Amino acid sequence: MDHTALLRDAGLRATPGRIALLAVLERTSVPLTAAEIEKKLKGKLNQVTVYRALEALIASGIVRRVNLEHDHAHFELVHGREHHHHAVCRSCGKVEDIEVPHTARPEHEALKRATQFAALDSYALDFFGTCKSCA
Amino acid sequence: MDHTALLRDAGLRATPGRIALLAVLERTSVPLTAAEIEKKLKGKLNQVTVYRALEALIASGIVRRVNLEHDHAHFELVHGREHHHHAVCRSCGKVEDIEVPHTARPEHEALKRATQFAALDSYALDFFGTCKSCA
DNA sequence: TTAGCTGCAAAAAGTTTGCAGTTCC
DNA sequence: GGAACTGCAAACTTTTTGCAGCTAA
Repeated sequence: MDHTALLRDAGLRATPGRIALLAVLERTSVPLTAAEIEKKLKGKLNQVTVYRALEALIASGIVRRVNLEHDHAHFELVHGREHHHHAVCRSCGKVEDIEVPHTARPEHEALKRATQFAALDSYALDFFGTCKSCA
Repeated sequence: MDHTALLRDAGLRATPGRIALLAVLERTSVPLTAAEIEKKLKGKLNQVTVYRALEALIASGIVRRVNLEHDHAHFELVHGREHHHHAVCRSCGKVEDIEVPHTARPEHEALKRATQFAALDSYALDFFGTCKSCA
């Protein structure tokens, strides 16, 4: 599905700025900050509009907000429903996507132990350490 | 180990404010924000000093910074070396600590797949959903 | 046409820094 | 006594909001 159709199916307008934003996220495999996205858009969308576009895309389930123990949020495309995780360098902040096979969905086990929760439908599993450049 | 000894062993001064801060974290099982900590300290330490104390405690491995897909960091005591996880309500932000048994430490498997990383020594596994009050 | 999108300016929220004074050891 | 800690004020960064103009459908 191309970006125009993706936006329209979500009830959003397929503006040049949003199409470019999706292209940026698709081109970059790791999660980006709002500032990084704006920079890569090179004036096609200002930072305020980037935030508003991301908000709309998150509400539509197209984009996911990721928190990686930094001071600012990162954003990535939700590719299908498949889960992927991140390795984060504590020294330089570099992020690498990793696939970790799961034998079982951990939400079910977690929900059994969370006495105050009615439902748990997603989880984040991120790893922290030192990248080869910083080692 | 009491809080005074804990601080001194880390090469930090055992001031009344820091002892009170550790007591607050110990009394509350879930991670707190800097603002929540300051409020519970009721004037014993102002917010700037709370940040600086947390910074020192994190550097000493006594406190851990936790990111829960909110706009601000949360802080919790590192109790022993045991890993615990969080269930986070997307609606009201409530956090519950949960224990999820692990058959294996996932860092090893993750490091094998992270081609650009020299070491991964910790991970965060947090769950998101709806709490019973918000359901 | 018109609801949705955009940019500018400004504000809000969270966190950090500079500096002068105080306190722990 | 001296390094560590603290508070105040101010700066800084990230994110949000108000409003007026623009544009996709």
